[in-house]
Amino acid sequence: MGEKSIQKKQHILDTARKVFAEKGFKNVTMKDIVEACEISRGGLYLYFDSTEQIFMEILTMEAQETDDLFTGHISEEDTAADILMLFLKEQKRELLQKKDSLTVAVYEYFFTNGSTDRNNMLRKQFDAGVRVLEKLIEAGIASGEFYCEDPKGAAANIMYVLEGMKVNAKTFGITEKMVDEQLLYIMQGLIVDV
Amino acid sequence: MGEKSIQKKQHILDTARKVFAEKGFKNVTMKDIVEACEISRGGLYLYFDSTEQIFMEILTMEAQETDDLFTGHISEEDTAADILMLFLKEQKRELLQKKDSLTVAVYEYFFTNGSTDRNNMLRKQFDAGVRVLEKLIEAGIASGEFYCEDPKGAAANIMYVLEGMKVNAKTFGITEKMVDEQLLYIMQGLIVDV
Amino acid sequence: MGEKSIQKKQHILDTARKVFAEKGFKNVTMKDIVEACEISRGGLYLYFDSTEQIFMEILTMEAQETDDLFTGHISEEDTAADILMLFLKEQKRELLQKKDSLTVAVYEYFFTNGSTDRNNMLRKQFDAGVRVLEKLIEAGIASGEFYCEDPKGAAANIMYVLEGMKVNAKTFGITEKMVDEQLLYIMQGLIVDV
Amino acid sequence: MGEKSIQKKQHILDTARKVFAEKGFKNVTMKDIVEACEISRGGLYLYFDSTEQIFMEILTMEAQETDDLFTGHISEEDTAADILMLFLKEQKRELLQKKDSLTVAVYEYFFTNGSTDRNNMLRKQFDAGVRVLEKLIEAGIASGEFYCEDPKGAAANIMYVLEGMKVNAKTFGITEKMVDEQLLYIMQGLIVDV
DNA sequence: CATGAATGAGAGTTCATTCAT
DNA sequence: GATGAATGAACTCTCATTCAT
Repeated sequence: MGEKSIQKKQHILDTARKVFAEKGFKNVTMKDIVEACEISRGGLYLYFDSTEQIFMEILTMEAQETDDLFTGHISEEDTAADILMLFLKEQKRELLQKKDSLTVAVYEYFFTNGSTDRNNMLRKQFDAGVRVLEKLIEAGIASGEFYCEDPKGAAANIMYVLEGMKVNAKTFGITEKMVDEQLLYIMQGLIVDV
Repeated sequence: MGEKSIQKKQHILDTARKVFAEKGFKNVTMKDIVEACEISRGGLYLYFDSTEQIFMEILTMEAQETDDLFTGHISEEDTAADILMLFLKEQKRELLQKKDSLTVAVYEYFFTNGSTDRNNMLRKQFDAGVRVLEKLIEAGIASGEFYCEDPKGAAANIMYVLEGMKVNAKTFGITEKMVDEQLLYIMQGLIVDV
Repeated sequence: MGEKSIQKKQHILDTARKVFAEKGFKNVTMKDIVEACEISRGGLYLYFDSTEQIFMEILTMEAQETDDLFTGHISEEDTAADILMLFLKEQKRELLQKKDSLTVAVYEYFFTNGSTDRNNMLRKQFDAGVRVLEKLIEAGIASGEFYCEDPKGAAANIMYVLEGMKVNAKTFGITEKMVDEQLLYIMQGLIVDV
Repeated sequence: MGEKSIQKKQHILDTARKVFAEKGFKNVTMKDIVEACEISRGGLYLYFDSTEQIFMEILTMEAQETDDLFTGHISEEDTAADILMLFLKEQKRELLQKKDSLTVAVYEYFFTNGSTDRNNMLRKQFDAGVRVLEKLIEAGIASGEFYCEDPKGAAANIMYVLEGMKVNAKTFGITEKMVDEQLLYIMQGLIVDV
């Protein structure tokens, strides 16, 4: 596959991403993607065999970018509380974002295609989130910022709440106020003397 | 609609419920339901126009039953902690239940058909859950069982966590151990002197 | 399946038979049959799943009719030579028939789908032909009409020749003269004092 | 066309021959040949326009080789019976050969593309076979080896039988025993005092 | 000459929906 | 009311063929 083909493949993935973001996973057909990409019916099949395959490649791309994000914006001087706030703020942004979100598509995909083994991409991301938060909370405890008797439980609690808010956002909508209130509740549970 | 028709309609709803529990919402066709019910293709259309309509009627039935459950098993002598434990136990049971669960179908349905208005059934149930838990926590505080500075936040926290665990259970599986750990974390956050 | 459906199924089989006779097996698509039958695309699938299935049902019908033919026109007074002549005449008629012959379709089908087991329909027909001819030749020997040291070999020889002429007829054509000459050769090899 | 091109064309023909031997004629697509030859899609079209054309060129090659075979292995001292045996043995070998045989492809091709005119390659080969056998039988009669009242009929009989066995072999299988029995029957019909 | 990406026609198949009985 | 045959739209997928490079 030449340079041009790689670009075209990327173009398909980028365009398909928008389609999945708009319509979820189940409602997307190869035809939808063909039309969105403005390529020929057969052309798409040169690169991908199914919506599943396209979607998995998109998710792989996303995962890469997410990893980058996770480790990205943290400066050395930030305190644990700062970092946690940053993290929650980012999650809030994603949560309330209406457009360009793959959330629904991801859920639809994994409802049907998910497995319970360790390689499940969602599980990996969830577990990674818990680990990072646990470390962060422990760091906050060490620095005297946080008080918490069960850092792992607290970390998991945050991740479950985020997941719960995410799915609520997509099924019946969630207001910024509701998110803020819950995030505040979480922070207050951790921070000493607030 | 005669007595016989009502029975037939009920039979369709009961059978369709199994189909939705097994296949989710998006994967179910009118044909699937016709075949499961062993009625004629045209016959189904006498009662329902679409899978959406059938599903909504099933949900309405369920909601009625859920309401009964919520207010059901509580005895006057139970303490707030007892009732909370009971509630969480019931939620845990539903969470880990593999068969006969409409969870996936419900999510799939509301991803596409959900609205953000107040009439959204999921929102109603969520809000009702928060309210009940809030009352319960306040009762526990009054009785000296619980300590909590933000009963509403705590109530919402529990509901979000349950939602998060529910969706995780359906996308990558969740173990009983994970559920127990988080429920314990929640209880310990509330109960005085544990 | 009601009376009407059976008629429709029969109509499809009859029409499809013409299509196979005209185009062979491999060149026939479900679409061809749909168009020949003047039914809807989906309509055909109510009765049949594939051209293979349709073709097999046609062959089963034919086999039934062929069996009837085989045992049909023989009168008690006919001599062995008469019967053999009758049989060869019938075969000749079929051989030279251009229209309405499934020969090509049958060959094409069995080239790909034929198995070597005993249930192969062609094998059954061939073996049955050999058996009948063998009996006939033995009867002719007993009545003094025929002379033959190896009735089974002679019977097989006739069947192979017929098969050979059949395939030649379909690949490069065969003239009536050529058929007559070979049938005469065969008869002369059997008949005493001709 | 340069030396290199001729080699490439030959490579295509050789490879395509294997494909046709394996899959018959109708089941072979230009894509199949491209993939088997490991050349580019466009590359194939530089040399050939269709599977028909490729197949015809393969057949032309084969015909040349067959002619060579026919006149090849005969030594001056062989008797007519020896030569006939040799010929039948060779035919038997081809008959029972499972791999590398174009038989099915040839039949499939000529069912659709065959004409009844004198230039039909199969007819030429058949007629040539009859002529050679006729000469051979006459030579055998002259040498006192054979007895036969109708050499031409006998020759045609042999060719038809071979054709019949060939097609049977491909549609429902034929055993070596069956071939041997029929070839013995044929020889015994010719040879004096056996 | 050679490549292989791209096109688009066409076959297979499934289902929501209708309608005569 | 009830049936189930029939329709036709929509989707999947495959290839012959072309063409810019």
